[in-house]
Amino acid sequence: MLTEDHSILSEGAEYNSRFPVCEYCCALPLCEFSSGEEGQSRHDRKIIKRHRKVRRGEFLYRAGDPFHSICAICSGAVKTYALNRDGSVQITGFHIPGELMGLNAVNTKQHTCDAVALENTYVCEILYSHLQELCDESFIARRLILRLLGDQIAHDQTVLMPLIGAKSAAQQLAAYLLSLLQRFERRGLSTDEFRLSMSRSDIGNYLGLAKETVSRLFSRFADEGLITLKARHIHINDRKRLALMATRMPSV
Amino acid sequence: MLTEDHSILSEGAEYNSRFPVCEYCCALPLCEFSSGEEGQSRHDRKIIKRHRKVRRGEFLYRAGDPFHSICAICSGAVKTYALNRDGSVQITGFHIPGELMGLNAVNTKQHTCDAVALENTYVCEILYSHLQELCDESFIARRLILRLLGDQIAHDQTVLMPLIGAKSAAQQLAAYLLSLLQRFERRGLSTDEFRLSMSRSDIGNYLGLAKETVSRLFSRFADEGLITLKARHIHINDRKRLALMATRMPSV
DNA sequence: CGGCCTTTTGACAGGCTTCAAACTGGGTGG
DNA sequence: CCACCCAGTTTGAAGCCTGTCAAAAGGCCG
Repeated sequence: MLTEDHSILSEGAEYNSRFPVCEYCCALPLCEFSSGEEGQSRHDRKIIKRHRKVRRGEFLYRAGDPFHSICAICSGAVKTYALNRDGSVQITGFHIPGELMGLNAVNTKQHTCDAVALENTYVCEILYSHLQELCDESFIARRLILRLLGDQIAHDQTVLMPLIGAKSAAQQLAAYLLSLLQRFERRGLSTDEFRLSMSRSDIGNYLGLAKETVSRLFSRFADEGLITLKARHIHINDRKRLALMATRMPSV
Repeated sequence: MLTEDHSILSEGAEYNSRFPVCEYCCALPLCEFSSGEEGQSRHDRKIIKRHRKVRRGEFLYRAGDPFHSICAICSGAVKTYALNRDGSVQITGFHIPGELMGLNAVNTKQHTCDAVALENTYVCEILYSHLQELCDESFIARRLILRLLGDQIAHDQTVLMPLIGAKSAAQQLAAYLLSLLQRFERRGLSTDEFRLSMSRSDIGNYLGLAKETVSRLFSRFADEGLITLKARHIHINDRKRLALMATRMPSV
């Protein structure tokens, strides 16, 4: 499971030397902590394996794999999906830089879905068992991991809830775009625009819409001046109207 | 915020004396722990306020309230909802005995939604700050709370995901009923049947369907022999077919 | 530049929402 | 105890939205 080239990475301030998103990463406090920042003595445990490269189409992990670490995305994008009994795919989420993946497996000790890179992606792997042990030794580590888990619970709810109650396809897509935008902004990755790494098909599968409907809605949103699309790059022109659309029926 | 009648409740084995669901409650390990079971010395902190009664229609907490404790439901049922800007209601979840509520607020320190009892309900309140302090003192408490948070993350995902990707209303409602059934069974509350405490309206709001559609689907499911309805009591006759319906388009 | 996959756009059928009205069941007061 | 009442539920009819099928256009990579 674990490869041999785990770099210990207590290399001090290098933690944010390569990826701009590090500054806003969920795992930043852990990173700093295990790098011996903030007056802490250095821990020579392998907590974080840094900057593993995952090529477009490759798996971070697969359903059934033993869970050993949570992943923080440095750059790129990842989708997770599960297979239904009939073999059809159900996409369970998209994950962008600065976010954590795999926390839903901390108790089952087994991953419950496949995670595949939508583009060339770098991730940091945080060994959960060592993190747990650290909790026994350090007050700060305890508070960090409690906060991490609490944030994940809040994140899941805020991301998923707006999508469930949506009454029209437009409402759903608007909610989805806004949710993505907010997540990109929160991670310090540009305002008002971002790259749509996932295909129309993926979006449709995730939202329960036909890919054609997604495409049509993108065109309509663009016609109405809400967004500007260039290939897979999207610019949000009028987030207020988009927000209205996300909570109201378009015809009301 | 906290009322004065907090019972310390280190009253030993009384923890499961009143509600059958206690045996399968998420909070059972905490209950036992704070009752001094399993060879632990008793803790005279007020960790759990037991069996608070909340009448039908009353609030457990409201959006904006300071967060101080998580709630374990002993009996009854609770719905949570948020208000959109336009004043419309979005139901964010239903909660049944044995489940925890409020964990999504552990970091924000403020509740983000209203929680109202759908019927007369009893809850145990677990003071989060004291739980956190216990983590600093006890290895067992540490593992307990990590497991609690991990379970909540997994729970949120497994409950919400099947509902998002559903392509038809029937698929969505079937997924909803199965999800509820599994939750009731997991808590030791009967197999194959349970009480639908929430109205058709509530279900529709939650799933993004019109209440009429929900009602029609219930009738159709009953006609097809999938379920039997008596007022708000539902019996699942054919969970296999229901499960098929939850993952496949009905016409395929 | 060619091939392939993704995206876009069109037409049609079916499902869902809306509006409307009748019905049921649980709770209240006489 | 019973009639009443009201909220919640059921059922019907019509129109719009969205899924499906199909074909053309665009983008990406070799």
